[in-house]
Amino acid sequence: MKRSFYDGIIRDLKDQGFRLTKVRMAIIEELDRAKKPLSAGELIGLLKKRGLGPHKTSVYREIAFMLEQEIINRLSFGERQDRFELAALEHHHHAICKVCGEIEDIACSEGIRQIEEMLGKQKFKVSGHLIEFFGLCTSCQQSS
Amino acid sequence: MKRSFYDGIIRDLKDQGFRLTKVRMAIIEELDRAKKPLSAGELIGLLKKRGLGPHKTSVYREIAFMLEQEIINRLSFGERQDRFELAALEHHHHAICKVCGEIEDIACSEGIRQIEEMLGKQKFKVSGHLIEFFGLCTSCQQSS
DNA sequence: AAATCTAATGCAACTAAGTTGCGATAAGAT
DNA sequence: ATCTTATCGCAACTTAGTTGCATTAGATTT
Repeated sequence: MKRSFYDGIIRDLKDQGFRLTKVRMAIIEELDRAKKPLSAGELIGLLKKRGLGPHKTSVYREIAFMLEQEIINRLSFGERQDRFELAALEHHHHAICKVCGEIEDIACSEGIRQIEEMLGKQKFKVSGHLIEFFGLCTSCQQSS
Repeated sequence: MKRSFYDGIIRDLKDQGFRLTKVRMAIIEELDRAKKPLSAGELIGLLKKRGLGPHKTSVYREIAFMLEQEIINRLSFGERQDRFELAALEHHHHAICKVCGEIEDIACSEGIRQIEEMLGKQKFKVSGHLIEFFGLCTSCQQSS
């Protein structure tokens, strides 16, 4: 619990009368350490490894709370489960290796903004997008 | 059952010894008529309306079969359910209205190909992508 | 340090989407 | 008409997530 952006989150929570529970802090830490979006199931596993053993209900409720507080964002990679990452990160997309699951961040580019502009001209008001690339990362290309 | 691309599908199925059941044909028709990706649940509803009342297991198995035969493609809009559309359509993306659910097709553009090329240079071999835009369609903008 | 307030938790039971095994049915070739 | 086997229906199961309710525990107040 040392990183700078934690401070802002903690202050906001305290100001609104929310509590700094072990699980709440641990989820933020794990999402930060993972450096990739985690599913609820993965989070439950990581928390268990730490000795915290929250009930899955609590984890799902904590996720819902953090979404509401805009501490995290919900993503979908077309799996049946949702994934979550810290909202403090700059807006970006992902390149997901279909073999090892490695996830690389990709900046949101000019090309995507162009498409949205084009949609705007067609009178569709874009408020969000879901953009993920799938394929083979460098190391999985070599080993196959 | 009049459209041209149906013929190719039917021929391919017969050639491989698969059968042209009512449900199989009806699913293709409904996906064609809908002009937008349908979920398994929606398909079951539409089939029921037609008087066919296949068990959900059969519908899921038919979907799995059609995916294997590459008659349909699986898509995800970040819902908990999958959606399916006819593979005969040209590769494209979607603009989904968050209010009325209206789905508009969008051609896959140069901007996206540029991103993939950039990833290629970074040694990530792209084999697919998931690209959907969310927002408000023309008529829902007016009524709000 | 104890009392207090209520945010957060645990549990059981439930839902929705999809899957599996298996015996019964029916498409369509002979 | 018969036969082969693709397809179907049912029951039971799985996975991801949700809800109601009684209990516990942060953090503030006394």
